[in-house]
Amino acid sequence: MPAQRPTLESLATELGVSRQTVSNVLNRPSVVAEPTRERVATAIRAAGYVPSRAGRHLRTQRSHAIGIRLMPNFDGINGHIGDTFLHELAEHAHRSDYRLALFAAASEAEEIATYARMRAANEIDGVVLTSTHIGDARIPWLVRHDLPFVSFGRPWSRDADPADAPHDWVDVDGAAGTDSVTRHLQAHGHSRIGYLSWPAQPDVGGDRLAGWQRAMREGFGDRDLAALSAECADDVTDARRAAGELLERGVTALVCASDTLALGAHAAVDARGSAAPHVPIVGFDDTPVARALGLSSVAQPVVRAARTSVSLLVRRLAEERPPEHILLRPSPVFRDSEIATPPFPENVGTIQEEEFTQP
Amino acid sequence: MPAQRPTLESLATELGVSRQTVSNVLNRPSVVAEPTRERVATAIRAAGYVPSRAGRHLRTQRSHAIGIRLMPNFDGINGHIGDTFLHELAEHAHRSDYRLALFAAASEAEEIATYARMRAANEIDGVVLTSTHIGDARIPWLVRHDLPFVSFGRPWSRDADPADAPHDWVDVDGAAGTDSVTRHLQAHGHSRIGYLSWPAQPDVGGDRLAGWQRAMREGFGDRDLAALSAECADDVTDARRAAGELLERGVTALVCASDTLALGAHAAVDARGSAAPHVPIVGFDDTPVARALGLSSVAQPVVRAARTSVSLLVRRLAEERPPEHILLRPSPVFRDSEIATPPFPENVGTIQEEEFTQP
DNA sequence: CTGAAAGCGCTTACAG
DNA sequence: CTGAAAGCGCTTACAG
Repeated sequence: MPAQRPTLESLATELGVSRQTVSNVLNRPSVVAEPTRERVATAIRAAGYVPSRAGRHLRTQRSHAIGIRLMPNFDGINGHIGDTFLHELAEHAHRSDYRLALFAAASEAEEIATYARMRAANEIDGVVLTSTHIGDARIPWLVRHDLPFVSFGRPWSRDADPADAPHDWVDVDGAAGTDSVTRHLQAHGHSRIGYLSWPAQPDVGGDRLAGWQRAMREGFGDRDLAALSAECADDVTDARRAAGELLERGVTALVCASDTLALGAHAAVDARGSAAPHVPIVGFDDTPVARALGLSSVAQPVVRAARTSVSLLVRRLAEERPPEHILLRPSPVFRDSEIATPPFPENVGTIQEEEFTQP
Repeated sequence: MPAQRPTLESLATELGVSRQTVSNVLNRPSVVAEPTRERVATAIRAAGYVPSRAGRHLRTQRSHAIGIRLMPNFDGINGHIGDTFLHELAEHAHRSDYRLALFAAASEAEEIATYARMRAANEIDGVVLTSTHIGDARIPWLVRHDLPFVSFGRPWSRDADPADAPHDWVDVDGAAGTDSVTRHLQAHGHSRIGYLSWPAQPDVGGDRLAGWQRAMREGFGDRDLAALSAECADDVTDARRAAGELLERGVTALVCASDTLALGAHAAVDARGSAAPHVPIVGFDDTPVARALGLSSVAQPVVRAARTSVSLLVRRLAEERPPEHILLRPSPVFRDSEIATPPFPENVGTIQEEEFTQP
């Protein structure tokens, strides 16, 4: 290791060429004569030279950094998803020579304030948004201030079609997941299939609920639909209470909006004792808890979502083009022995991901 | 929002002062006459001016960024700790005007290669290390290449005393945690207290094991110590097997090196049926799973650890000083009703953190 | 206390 | 194809 970090200047002097030639070898190699290119490239490698990020940043006005807020993970049960997403995001961003500038924020307002500051300091080129929700103030802010971004999550809104969103987004088709597991349970002979829901909003919770509703309507018409579902907070204790009520109403299987709810449902079923009939439960997110406890669940293609997010954002930073919207299909994982036999063999064990683009 | 981002230059021209004065107002306000300072400060605020990070970086040769590898979270049960740590790290780094440059790496070698590249590009000022272990190649590399860092985790080594480490570290006193819960179980009348261990290495696993050993020796001498402990991988299934063996050997309570192991132990106890005597189990890390299932555990002061890590590193970047070593005390959380009554009231429910510095 | 100057390391037109 | 020049935005001695 040389005491002094090599620079374009020092390398050029050493090689008897101009700074510019060294820079060209790195940035526009085709413009340099092959013998020169090779001689310089070898010297660069030998010196372990890596261009200073600061110099490039100042000159090009591009930080090559992407802002990302680390969402506080209160319950932690669903934390793994965010974890994996972040991990893949970091890996793929690096592969495209982008850095992740991670920050924490206590509220959405603070998150926006951070974007404003980072933007003013020319500190980030773009943003990855997670946990989009109804009334999301971040999206209009980013659009208005012309800070490029991609969101993991549709732009939920009562009025507008997400396909009209003026920005790139990637999301997982939650309705397809709950629809698919509900049909799977139907194929296993269940008709009174309950649904444990978050307070229904026209966003992630409503989407997952809609899948179950669709499958139930197609299977049996509108009969009993309201009586078969219950709302509760994303909390084990409250879910246990709500699941208990559904069990009393005679449900024979339960689909849940999250693994946290499934955990509560599991406790409610356990509480009835081993003499009571078995009630299959399916959660959502396929968290480590579900895996550890052998609960069935619906796995999100998180890795794929992260990669797609990075590539959409990186492409947006490179070229002007119309926004793209990508919806990924989740895959059910059946661990409950009663329903593990595959009436739909294609759904079991393998990760399936389909996407469609709405340009 | 002005179309053009304001600069030191544009602000100075507008105000009829020199660039330097504007810079001084931000960086050395005491050197500017009060009326000027106030006039300039007001204009800065009004313009929403934030100094360009690139300019400062290039000029000062400080990126104000801290490198941190996002550890892959394979099992996910313990993920919450890393999550919380990262969150607090981000928050406190920002408060000191430092950014977190997050990256992923598939191996320790790749992690080191990333440090090398980031260092060559002058991209980071320092590093936060997590998951230190025996034979950790990162520490000597960072020391040798003079890249400032703090580690969350002692520098484990067979020979050396961590107090002699030539770098700052923060760690949690695992032995104090297992020692304390073992004594708590003793105070509740247990003498055959088993221990479920990771393969014993002189690092985190060995540290936690040592606490149990110490409490058992002081309580009952060396009797049976080997027979009361079992080793297993950090895996629910293997833990269940190992816990089953210990139960057959007649243990009446179980202390575990992690919540994952505690989950396995829980399953082993459950498998004996509700007629069998109750066996209290204590895990380690107080993960969301433990909370959701009502398992007792030992909570690490993660928030404190993250804050301390940032402040040690930030201080090291500001001034030359001898390395500091800070050991934080974890706090037992007893959720098992049989042992929840406090023979040691100070250990229950409240977060206790003590630290001592070894300069 | 204030202002003119230098220079951090890079890339990108531009002239040869 | 190669090299001399300009300039991105900032901070820090230094002269007044």
